[in-house]
Amino acid sequence: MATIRKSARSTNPAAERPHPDATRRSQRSRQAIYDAALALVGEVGYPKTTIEGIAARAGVGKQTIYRWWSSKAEVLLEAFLDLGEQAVQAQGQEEPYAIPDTGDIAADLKAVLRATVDQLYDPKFEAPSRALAAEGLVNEQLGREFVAKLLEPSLQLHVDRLRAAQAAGQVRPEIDPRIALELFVSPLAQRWLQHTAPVSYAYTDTLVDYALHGLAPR
Amino acid sequence: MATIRKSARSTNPAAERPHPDATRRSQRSRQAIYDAALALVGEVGYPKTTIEGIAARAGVGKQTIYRWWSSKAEVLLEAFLDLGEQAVQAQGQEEPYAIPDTGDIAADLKAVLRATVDQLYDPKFEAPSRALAAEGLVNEQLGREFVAKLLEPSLQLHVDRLRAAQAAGQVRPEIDPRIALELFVSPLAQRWLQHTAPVSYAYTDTLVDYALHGLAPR
Amino acid sequence: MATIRKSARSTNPAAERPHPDATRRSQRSRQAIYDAALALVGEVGYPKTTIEGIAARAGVGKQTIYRWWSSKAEVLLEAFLDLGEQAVQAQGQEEPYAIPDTGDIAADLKAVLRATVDQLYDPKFEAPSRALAAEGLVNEQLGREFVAKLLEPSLQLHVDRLRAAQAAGQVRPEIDPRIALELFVSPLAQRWLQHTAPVSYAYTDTLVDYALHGLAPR
Amino acid sequence: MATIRKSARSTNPAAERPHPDATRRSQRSRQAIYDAALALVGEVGYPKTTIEGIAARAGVGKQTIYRWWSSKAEVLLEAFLDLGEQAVQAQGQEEPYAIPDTGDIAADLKAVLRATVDQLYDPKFEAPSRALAAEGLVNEQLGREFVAKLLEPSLQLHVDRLRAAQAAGQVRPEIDPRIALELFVSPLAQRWLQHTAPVSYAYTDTLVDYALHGLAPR
DNA sequence: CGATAAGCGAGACGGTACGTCAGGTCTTGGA
DNA sequence: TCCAAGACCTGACGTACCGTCTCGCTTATCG
Repeated sequence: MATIRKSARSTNPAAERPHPDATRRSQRSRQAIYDAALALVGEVGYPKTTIEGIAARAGVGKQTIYRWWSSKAEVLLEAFLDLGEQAVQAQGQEEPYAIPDTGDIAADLKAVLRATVDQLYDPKFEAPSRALAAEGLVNEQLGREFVAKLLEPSLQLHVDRLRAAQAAGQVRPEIDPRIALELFVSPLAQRWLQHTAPVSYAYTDTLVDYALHGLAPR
Repeated sequence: MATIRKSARSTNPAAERPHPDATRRSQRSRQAIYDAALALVGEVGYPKTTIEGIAARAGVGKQTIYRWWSSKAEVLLEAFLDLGEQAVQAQGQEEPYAIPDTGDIAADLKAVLRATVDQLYDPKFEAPSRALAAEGLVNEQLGREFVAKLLEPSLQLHVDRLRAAQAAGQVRPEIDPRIALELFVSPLAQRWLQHTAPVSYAYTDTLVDYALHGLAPR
Repeated sequence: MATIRKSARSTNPAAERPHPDATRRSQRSRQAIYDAALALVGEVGYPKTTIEGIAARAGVGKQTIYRWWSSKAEVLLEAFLDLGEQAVQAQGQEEPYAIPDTGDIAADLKAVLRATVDQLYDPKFEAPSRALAAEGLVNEQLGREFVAKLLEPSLQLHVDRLRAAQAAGQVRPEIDPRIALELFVSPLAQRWLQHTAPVSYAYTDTLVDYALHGLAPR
Repeated sequence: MATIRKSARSTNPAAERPHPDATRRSQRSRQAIYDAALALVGEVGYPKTTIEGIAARAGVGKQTIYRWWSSKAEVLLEAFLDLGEQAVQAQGQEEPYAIPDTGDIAADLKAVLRATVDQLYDPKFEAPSRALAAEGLVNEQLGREFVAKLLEPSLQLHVDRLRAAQAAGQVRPEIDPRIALELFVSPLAQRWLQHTAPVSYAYTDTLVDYALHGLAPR
């Protein structure tokens, strides 16, 4: 969640959408649409962001949007993915993000969760990701895309780190890492998404401690 | 989460919305609106449910909706709360739900989570609660109402049960129950909401075990 | 053609178009739409007159136009009929137009044709009637309405006058007046509509003379 | 009107439209465009005939149309002229049409008008000529072209025949043939164009009789 | 007990955005 | 260099709902 990766998507050049000829596609327009979509979601919120508004702001015909995407949610999803890619490239980061492995699983997870918190409240990211999450709840197709392209890569890193911890004897070997990671990731996600309670570093640290050592007395 | 209660709301007779005279309110219309709203959300989905559609289906003027509610989300929220109340009354349940206390915290939590799973996939409840959750992500005011009226009461029961477990020495005394419950509630919620993975009894049982005993070797 | 009458249409109060409730209709909007339509056709021409433009100029929602008319041609037709009615009322003319009967059929027809010429080149009338005529050629349904509501009443007056002339022995009794009137009306109409040649009083006088006395030597 | 001639147009090889090099023009495309335009006007009507539709049907790029014509009306006008030429050539008719001169002006005119009626209701000709006439009413530039290229040549033949009749003493010498011909041509044109009344041989015969001998008693 | 004022059903209204169609311009790649 | 193909910006289409507003019509106190 704290991590956005180059993500599988970007390298199948043609025909993600069936009909038009992608080789003739205007990169200028595409980028302008991404920028406009992200800006509008940030400024007026997702529900008041309209395709017409995006087109106008991007200086683009509506048809150019409809040609390549089928809904504002799809536009925003791709815009957000693109934003992630650009953020990665801007840092000159050749390695895709990974969770550090200092040998101390508790410390590493706490560090990652703190970074995740920072990202969740980064104004550039908050509005779009909240909007996409919301849309995904109700629109299953988009929800799956959202999960696969945005969440999954990041979750996989947690799985990897937990497996390493198992190898190092810091996590019990019979634990399923896919489930384990949810103990600390999901609570954070829910608090942030649903405003159920404030999110602080102390909170995420506590989550990691509880998850590692359990609620029951030892 | 598995529980829906009478919930604070129902007994302040006048002026939830400022203007009209609630004593003259037509209960026939109110109920018809609730029914129509829930039916439409179930049949065509939340985004295609419209105020006009609800009014038409309920045989009601649009103004009658706008007089008492300010958005389709509010209508649906109240309709859903009403649905919960009616479900409770139908069972002749005078006591509000509570989590059983057999003395075995693990068993009790597993039972409650299994009941929660059943409710989440009950067709009457799924569409509206998913819709309300989605709307709540993006509309903070509604989100808070949603949390306070629907989630909070149920979460409080978990808190109570965890405190009892602490008194019984089954949960460490320094644990914060508000955070603790998230270890198993949030993962379930997220899997369900975001379709990230299937939800089974085995899964919720595992969550309880992991949460109680931790990931680290003991 | 020189004459616009109260015309049968205006006095069936309800349901010319099936669906909406005509009693609730906004007369303010209706008049604003008529004004806007006529103004736009005069200013930018019929093809560049759009429903959207009419709505904007009239300060009216598009739906208010689509509720009551099915095309811009219909709007313009009714607007034009209304214009005619108002022109008649403005003159305080209680009698519907009629062709004068001085006893001299030649003089009377020449007078009427001169008046017709004046009207054809009246800027308020020219653009809309030309546009409606054009639309009527290609859209048969509208064409029939146009003929029935605008042309027919005026043509009937010519028929009446010709019958009077037959009674007075100025026109041969076996002549069919419906056909006879076309000898001078149609040439005028065609010159005007198709810009085939200029139209002058001398021309219309000549038409009447040729029609009355024939081309062949007597 | 009953006659379509080789007409001035066809033999100025270059630069009717300024820009492109007409010598390199693809005759295949040109013919395909004509065919498509006429077919579409016949099948779906003039208003629903679009440049895109013509291009698609002709298997031609839109630019190929815009390169050589400035509007669908122009395309159709040329297509229609071409159709006339081809019809003439198909009959192996080296002489341009002329009105017969049997010495009996009444009979000759009646014959020509009957032929005109036949042509007006020929399905190949009706839709395009009606469409062009309509467009000409509103678009003065095109209207003049339409008149000059299509109507004028045919009208001139009537003028010639009337002059011959004058020489033969069958038409009064002081009659202006340009005006005279309108007495029978315009009524026919108007009935056909505006669907004001059915057109039959009996009707056109009557027109000729009325025009020649006048309405007044002799 | 009759007046009067509220809620109500209906739905017209001024708007905004939808998703589509076509116009006319421009670019690309193949002949 | 012309042409087919079609992406692009533009602008209008006709539709769906929004939230507001008026209409009569119950209906239920209160003067």
